[in-house]
Amino acid sequence: MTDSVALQGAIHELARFALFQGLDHAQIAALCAGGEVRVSRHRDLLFEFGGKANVFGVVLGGAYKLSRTGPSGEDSVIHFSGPGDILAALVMPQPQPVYPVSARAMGPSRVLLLRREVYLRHWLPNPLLISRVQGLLSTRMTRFQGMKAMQRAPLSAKVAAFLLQLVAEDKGGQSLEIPLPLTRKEIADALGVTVESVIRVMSEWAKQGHIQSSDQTIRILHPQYLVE
Amino acid sequence: MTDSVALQGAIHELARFALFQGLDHAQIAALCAGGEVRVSRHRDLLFEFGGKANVFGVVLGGAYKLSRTGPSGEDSVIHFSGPGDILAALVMPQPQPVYPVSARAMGPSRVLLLRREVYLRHWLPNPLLISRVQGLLSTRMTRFQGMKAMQRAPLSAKVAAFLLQLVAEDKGGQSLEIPLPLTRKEIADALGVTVESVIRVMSEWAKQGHIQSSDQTIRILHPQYLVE
DNA sequence: CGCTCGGTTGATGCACATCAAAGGCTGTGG
DNA sequence: CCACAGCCTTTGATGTGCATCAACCGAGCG
Repeated sequence: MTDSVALQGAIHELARFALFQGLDHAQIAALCAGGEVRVSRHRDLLFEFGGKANVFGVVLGGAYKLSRTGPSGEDSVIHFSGPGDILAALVMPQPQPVYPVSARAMGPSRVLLLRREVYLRHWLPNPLLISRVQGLLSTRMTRFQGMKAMQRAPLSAKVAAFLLQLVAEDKGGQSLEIPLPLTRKEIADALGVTVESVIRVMSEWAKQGHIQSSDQTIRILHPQYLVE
Repeated sequence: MTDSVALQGAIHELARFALFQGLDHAQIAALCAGGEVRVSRHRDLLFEFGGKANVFGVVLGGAYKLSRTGPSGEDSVIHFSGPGDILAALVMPQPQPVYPVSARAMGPSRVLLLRREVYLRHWLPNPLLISRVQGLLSTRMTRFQGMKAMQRAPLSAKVAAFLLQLVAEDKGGQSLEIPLPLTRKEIADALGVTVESVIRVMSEWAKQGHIQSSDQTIRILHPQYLVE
């Protein structure tokens, strides 16, 4: 009996995620063999760019920020991973995998860490699961490409597109809320611009009542005209 | 006997790619069931962003440019796919897949097109093949992230990093050659900048003897100091 | 021979970076 | 309880890298 209580609980949580829909608890348990639940505090490092990738992860709660540090010191955010998202799965099949990004917790978070062999032995041979994994990667990649297509657009359009992307999953009626404790700096790092520029754009919108901030950001109007 | 002669030939070509290493011809033939070899001329459209994704592809020869058109008209290049690369595989598992980019031939090119069901029925259940597919996606994603990390760097560094990335697979000694018929405009679109800016940077290097162009680009010195 | 396409160069201007300074908030240790 | 150190946010002044606009040239091509 090596399974911890935390792992048992995690299996029940996993069953709620789209990733594991259609799999029964026995199957999920097999996919989590040897798993360990890691609890992170704000800004804790989960793994580091270039480090030997022995484990991959499934986010249980909170969020993790995936980033790389550029040549001029400051770092650029690649992706924000919330509950149900997978981390570092793509590099697992490689013979000597290293993490392609650094992962850091944003606020208190929890992640289920699984050994590389589990991916090779149990995840890869499961077509249903793999199609779900590729689905997650596909949306991540599509989002990436969407931002790249906006590179030439003015900054305000980039910020608008970025914020709308984050609330895209929540459909909701009028007032949308971003499910992450985002700072202006993180938005800036995600867009490859400076904090000051982001602040100038956003505080202008706040003045006009388009958005409202109080540790979270709530959108009030639908300035999708900004995207166009 | 529905297999065309072209398909039979394509199977032998595929066997050379890293994607299919370790698979025998019978297995490869099964993975290519119902495949069709498509021959493209320069700038021919293979598939279009947003179109219904019934087929995916494996590039046999030449190259294809994957791009999206931004909000302000002009388009941004996401990726260049050479021989052995796969196209649109990631979206195949989705219920109603659409192409996430447009694909256009760069010079005369050939691609093996396969139906979506073949991916679902034969590719997904093959762990070895899937791990190779994820490897290709992983390098594509890593390259993407590398460019994103350089967003804040000066233009010259971006161009240098981009060119070095393209020759990264060819190891070679001193003078490296880019295996694509790249125009300055395509470089500019890939970097999200204007043609003129790219030209100013590159013709400066040409003057200093760092590079040499004649429909292809050949690197002579190693300005990796530019990356730093 | 007119056409399009790729490359090149120069002049001008703007959007954003950079630098500087200050205030609020949180946690931490004396 | 206070002092201090980070972190986040904000605002203003100044500068600059690159976009934009406008030409021109050479080569391939029907």
